[in-house]
Amino acid sequence: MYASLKDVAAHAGVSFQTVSKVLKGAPVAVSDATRARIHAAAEELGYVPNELARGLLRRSTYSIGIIADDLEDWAMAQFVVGAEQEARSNGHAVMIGTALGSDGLAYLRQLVERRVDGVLSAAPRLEKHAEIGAVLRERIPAVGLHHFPGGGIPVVGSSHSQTGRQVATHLVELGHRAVGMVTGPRSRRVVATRSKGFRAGLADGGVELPVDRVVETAWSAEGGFAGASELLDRDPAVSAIFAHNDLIALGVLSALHQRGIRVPDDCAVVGCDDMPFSAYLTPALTTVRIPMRETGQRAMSLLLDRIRGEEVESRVNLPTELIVRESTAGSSKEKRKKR
Amino acid sequence: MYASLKDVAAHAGVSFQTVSKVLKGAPVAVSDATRARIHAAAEELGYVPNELARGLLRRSTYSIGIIADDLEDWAMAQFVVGAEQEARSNGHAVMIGTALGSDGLAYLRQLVERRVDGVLSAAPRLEKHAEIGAVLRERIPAVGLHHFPGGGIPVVGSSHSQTGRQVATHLVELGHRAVGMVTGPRSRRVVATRSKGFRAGLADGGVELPVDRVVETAWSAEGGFAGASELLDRDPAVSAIFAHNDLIALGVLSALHQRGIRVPDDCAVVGCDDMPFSAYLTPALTTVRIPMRETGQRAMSLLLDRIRGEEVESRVNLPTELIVRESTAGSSKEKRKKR
DNA sequence: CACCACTAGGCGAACCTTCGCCTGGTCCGA
DNA sequence: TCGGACCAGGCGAAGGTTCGCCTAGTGGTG
Repeated sequence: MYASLKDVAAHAGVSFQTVSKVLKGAPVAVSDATRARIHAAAEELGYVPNELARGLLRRSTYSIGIIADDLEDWAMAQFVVGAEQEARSNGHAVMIGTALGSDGLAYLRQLVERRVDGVLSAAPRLEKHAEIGAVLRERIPAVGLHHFPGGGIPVVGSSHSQTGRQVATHLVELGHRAVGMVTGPRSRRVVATRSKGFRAGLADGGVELPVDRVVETAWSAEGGFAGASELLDRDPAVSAIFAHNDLIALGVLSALHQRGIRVPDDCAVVGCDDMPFSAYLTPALTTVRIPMRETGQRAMSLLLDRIRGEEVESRVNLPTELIVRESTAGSSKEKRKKR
Repeated sequence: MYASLKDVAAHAGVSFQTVSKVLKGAPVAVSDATRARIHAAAEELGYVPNELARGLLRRSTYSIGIIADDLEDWAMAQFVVGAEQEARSNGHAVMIGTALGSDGLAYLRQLVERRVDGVLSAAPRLEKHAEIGAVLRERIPAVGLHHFPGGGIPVVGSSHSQTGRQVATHLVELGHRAVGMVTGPRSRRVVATRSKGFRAGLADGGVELPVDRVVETAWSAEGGFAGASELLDRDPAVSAIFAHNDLIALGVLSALHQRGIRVPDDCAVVGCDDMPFSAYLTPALTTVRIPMRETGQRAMSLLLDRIRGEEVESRVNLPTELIVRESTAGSSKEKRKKR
């Protein structure tokens, strides 16, 4: 099917080693005529080098494995795109697999069998998976978007507690005191950290967050709707709700609307992630921008450094930014500010 | 770094060929004691077979390349996830790359160098790229989510004209006559086809769609906002707007709200794709569900069939489904129906 | 005329597997 | 005691590259 160096060599009447050298431009003494013949033969046969054979010899494949757990999540997709682009601009190919739970180990094994040079983990669902953590720590250079049990794997991301704090400070400044929160699944570390930061930020402003004003739900609009409904059943008087991402926030807005609670006049809402639609919700959503694309890029770049044997930081934090829009607009008189 | 068969063999005191046979469970006559020694040695050295060497010999890598052009687009991500899962449950690994425009050819070359068994294209941006089409047609088994110039590559997807028709029929039934449309980039084939179907469906109901009630924009909420604004400037009397996807529809809703036009009372809105937030917009969005995940799965399954040398259909169509929600609710009296 | 340097390539080995075929020893029966 | 059958593995080649080192021929120089 594919022409090999030997085929090209036979066509050009030289040895395949010579073809190899000529085609990759090595400094080898070959007459111009032969050189031309070789190139012509390669062209004619449609020769494409075989990276498998190269990799075998070189003992490095110039490829990176990415473990994702939910490409449908916009934030994750951003991360992956950033990482993939960084890898490819450095000549590395990328293998991506979605590891849903326990098959993560099987996928990881596949990556090792294919001898990827390194692994990037964008799968928070695996953050409790000790076995995967061990493999990544001991057998192969890795970088994560999240921690693994036992540590030892550099993490690139943003400070979730900082994020929580930013939101809390904003709400405190607006004078809110009856504050609620709709979180993602509590088993996720980001949820715990973000909550903690939020709580601490509120405390700094003298505001308390009782546990019954915190509801846990899934990372979805549906979850946000259900979560906010429950929160409002428990305490109809909340004047501000922090949703752990924009999709949840969207559901929260929907629940509030259904009950005739006006945003921001009766209740303010803050999301997280600054998803591409958030500026166009009604009302436009106040949120925290987390630079996921850049995070992916940095993570990959760190991983490539590690593969090259350089010393790298064990933790990189990228700053997040609070983006204030209508859903918390203090006076509710401000007009829509785009993005 | 990695232990090879030879290392294991040395450790167990047998030839590496014997190790190979034992470890992969080939029917070879080996005493139980030796067998145990080999397994122990493999375990101790952490032996993991080298797929590169296998692939070299086998002349097939059990891997598929996916060309994507926008993983941040939810629909594409769905497709990719479906495809990836199907591939992996068939023992194939997946390499994913984002080809933004002209580097598509470079990426494709990378895939060929790595000797992927086939290529799946989920990059509508490349649908005019004749060179890539030619490579995919002649050199390597491929399947696409979209056409390529010159054809010859099986396509799996949904009928876009059918989608347009479904929406048109719905609007006609509701009695709308002043209908507008906000489309994605006209250069995209899906846009042309969907528009054509929509126009035809309207015509069947005796409704015309003048060109000045069609606005072209980007696949984003921002685009939808701008597009709807322009549409309303041109003709404030439109009573229904078909947006080419839900993100655009979201922008359209925003623009309508800004002008104080009530939905659905004053103007109905229909989107497309049934994105996960659409049921929770205010009002909940009527849309067309396109089974992208299933499409990805079918596309991959078709590709795998092709790789096995089976004859496959050149076109697979998966049905779409109109999902009626509040944004077109006829009487506007109906209550929210979830999903 | 002998020696050297240079030109134009060739050779062998190594990377890790797989696979078909071969071999040396043991045991059994006639 | 000889021949055959079976047990327990070994051997060689192949797949496509790369890389260091080797060599046959030619022309020049002292």
